[in-house]
Amino acid sequence: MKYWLMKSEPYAYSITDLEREGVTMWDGIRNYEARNFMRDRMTPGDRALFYHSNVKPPCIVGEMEVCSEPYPDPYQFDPESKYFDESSSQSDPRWILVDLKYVRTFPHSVSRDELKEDSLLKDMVLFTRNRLSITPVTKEEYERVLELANVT
DNA sequence: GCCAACGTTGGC
DNA sequence: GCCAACGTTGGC
Repeated sequence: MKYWLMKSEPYAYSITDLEREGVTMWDGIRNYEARNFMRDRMTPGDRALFYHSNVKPPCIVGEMEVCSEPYPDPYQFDPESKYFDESSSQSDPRWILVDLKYVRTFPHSVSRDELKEDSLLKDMVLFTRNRLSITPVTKEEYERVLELANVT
């Protein structure tokens, strides 16, 4: 099992939305490195931290689980969508995503500052890779986040 | 709201 | 293939 951190702006899609819906397509990723993680590295059963970005304070709010094989993001083919990509084709789709399933909302959200101040978490890829919206997390980091989140 | 970081685009 | 211009992300 592998571990990930995935960012979303909560006014676009939040952990509350995911709790209500149960499962979501992680659509709209238009960065090749983030796409490659979903396409080449994620497998069903992987765990992911849900990170609320662009809010005060930015923080990890919960946990989800990869629950599909990779497949094409349908919005790349939809001319009405902001994620439409005219240079992508059905036969050779450019943008690939996975489904994520709700696991839980943390009793305590772990803020970016708390992560930064923790000796085990201060070197997370989150901090070394500016703006990358999907980043790998080590097992040790993941378990430490659960501790800070008061998950028993 | 500002702006630094940084990925992408396109002219040459 | 270089790199300036441009657009986006996302912390502050």
